[in-house]
Amino acid sequence: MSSRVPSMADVAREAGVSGQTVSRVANGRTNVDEATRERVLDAMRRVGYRPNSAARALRIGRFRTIGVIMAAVPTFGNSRTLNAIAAAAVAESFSISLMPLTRPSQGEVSGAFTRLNEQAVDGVIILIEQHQLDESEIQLPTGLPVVVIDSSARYAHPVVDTDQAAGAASATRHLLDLGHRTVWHIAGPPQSYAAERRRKSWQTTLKRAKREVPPVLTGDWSAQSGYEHGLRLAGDPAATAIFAANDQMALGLMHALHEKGRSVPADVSVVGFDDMDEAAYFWPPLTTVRQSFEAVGSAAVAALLAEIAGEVRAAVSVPTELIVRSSTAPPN
Amino acid sequence: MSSRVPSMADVAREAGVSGQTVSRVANGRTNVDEATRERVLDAMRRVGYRPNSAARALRIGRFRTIGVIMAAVPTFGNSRTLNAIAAAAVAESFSISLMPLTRPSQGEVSGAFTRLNEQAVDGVIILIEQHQLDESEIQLPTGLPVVVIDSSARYAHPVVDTDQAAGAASATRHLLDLGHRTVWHIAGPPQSYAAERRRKSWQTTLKRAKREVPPVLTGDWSAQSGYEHGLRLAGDPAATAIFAANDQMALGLMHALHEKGRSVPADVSVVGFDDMDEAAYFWPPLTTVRQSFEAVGSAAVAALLAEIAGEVRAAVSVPTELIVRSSTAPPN
DNA sequence: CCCGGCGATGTTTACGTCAACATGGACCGG
DNA sequence: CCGGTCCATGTTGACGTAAACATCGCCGGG
Repeated sequence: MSSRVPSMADVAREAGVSGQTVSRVANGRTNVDEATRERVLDAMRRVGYRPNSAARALRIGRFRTIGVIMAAVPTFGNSRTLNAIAAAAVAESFSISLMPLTRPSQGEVSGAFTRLNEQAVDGVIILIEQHQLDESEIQLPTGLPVVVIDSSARYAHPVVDTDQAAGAASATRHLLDLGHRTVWHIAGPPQSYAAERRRKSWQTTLKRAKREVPPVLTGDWSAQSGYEHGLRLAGDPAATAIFAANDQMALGLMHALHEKGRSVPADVSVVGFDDMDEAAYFWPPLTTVRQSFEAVGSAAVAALLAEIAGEVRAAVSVPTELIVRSSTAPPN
Repeated sequence: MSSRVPSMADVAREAGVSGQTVSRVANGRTNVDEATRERVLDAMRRVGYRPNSAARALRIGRFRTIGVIMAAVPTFGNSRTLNAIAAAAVAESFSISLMPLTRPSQGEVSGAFTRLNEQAVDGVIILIEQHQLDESEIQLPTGLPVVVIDSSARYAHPVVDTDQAAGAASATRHLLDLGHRTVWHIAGPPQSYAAERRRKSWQTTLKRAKREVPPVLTGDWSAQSGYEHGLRLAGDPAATAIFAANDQMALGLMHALHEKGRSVPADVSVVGFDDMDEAAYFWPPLTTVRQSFEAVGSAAVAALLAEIAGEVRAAVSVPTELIVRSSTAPPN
């Protein structure tokens, strides 16, 4: 038993044809006689042939692979987006190469860099909160197609993202429509462009409605940070409506309110953002802004493939939907 | 400006050396004169050289890439495990190629198959609940190193997993030690080997303690399923201690208990499994079994790399830790 | 009956890299 | 001062594939 993996030449010998004919069969070309094709396919099965993707990539000059640069800590949303990207890529028979960002501060070549410094992907989707990156730190090879999700717009690349502004506005307006005088906001971390846009949209919505804008409370997406702000807000009877920039912070917030004896939604209304699977089972079920990570992921892949093909695409903005459950009510 | 990407030959011409010397520099060989090395590195920078990983893979016969076969729906645990795998792989300068399983029932070549049918990875980590797979459906190429996480042990591959049995036993014993007469169990789906092992261990622990074993309630990991079983359990005053096979089901369960006016932990004690980030912020904070997805991921990579290198490794079992919070108390 | 054209198949070559072998000069011990 | 050794560097070829071009036989129109 030879230790070498079988190549086209082995199949060709087995089937009694030339290597080129094997190649044609492997690539589904039409100009092959049906009987010959069968013979070749049969030979492939017999010798256990699997095409060598490295040789193919070398010959063609394309890798049929897209890289995804991700932060090392998987947030709920990023996981789902990654999955959508993977599904969309597979549908186009592209592979996904994961490029986790290791220590961002580690000036050394590390993480995503290692792979970006070699030809191995046809394009890259950046799925990190851009502000996390020192501009000098991520040096993308020129000419490499790139699509950015959740962008700071610092880079001149196509951007695909949820319509953060519309989502935050719908949450804020929902609370105002219920009769609350104003809406407090627990924002995401300042490095996040998504957090920034939600915060600005909340602010704008309040100003348009001529309401007072309470001071911004800044969290870090974690339930922990929502909890901490909640402990303070519980002491302020004026805070009757709170919009948390994601569901996890809303969870921590509600936890603090319960602890302090403030009832949700009787005393305080809470709205989240994301609509994670668990949100409907929080206590009480959370009113939140649903965003479609699936749509973002597949739009990003579509935009990247278009860019690889040399086309130009406009930025994509994916709509949100307000899901009203039981954590919001008119003030008493 | 030529549209071709620069190759070693271009660098060699620029630096006035042979291609082989460029190769030596690129691979960090020591037997190159320091002055020459500098000259080559400089030339690389000038022409914007990036090694072609396809050509290298073709020449070497290895891809420095490991494939991860994952279910399309990202569960909380899988996401974290994937991330740990990616981090560990990058540390060994291996790439991760994601192979999402599309429709499992789709007899057609699809999803992971497409890529498994070509040489593109040096090994594979299977990160799906094995029972989901019809055995005939996943046909791994012979000779391809494989490591299985959460295995049904149907396949003869090294297995890396959390010590499910010990974790479930510690949860069950904790509840018995508090003074509960017996412990109810909301199990994961029957296709999951992890769920099966937790259920069996719960059963064994009860039998050893000579307690009555209540009928098993079977969920599907979702908060929804925990909620549904919770609605029924709330009506049974004998059910004072419940062990849910994951945190999400525990969340749904507690939600149902609240709705039915049963207090946690005064009336009913609840234990989960996983210790997801949010668990400490549930209401009440959830007592649960923490498992280290990070340890599982890095152990899987280590085992796979060993297998690729031709070594043999024993199965790895990663320990768990019981985290006691406020959802458990002695019966009243 | 011949020739043009077309479809099936074969032959040659190049993609970028690196192992193996070759070369040639410097240095060292006897 | 000579043979041997070692180190830096160069030359050749092969990895598996598919594009480009070549060949061959058949069919139909004039």
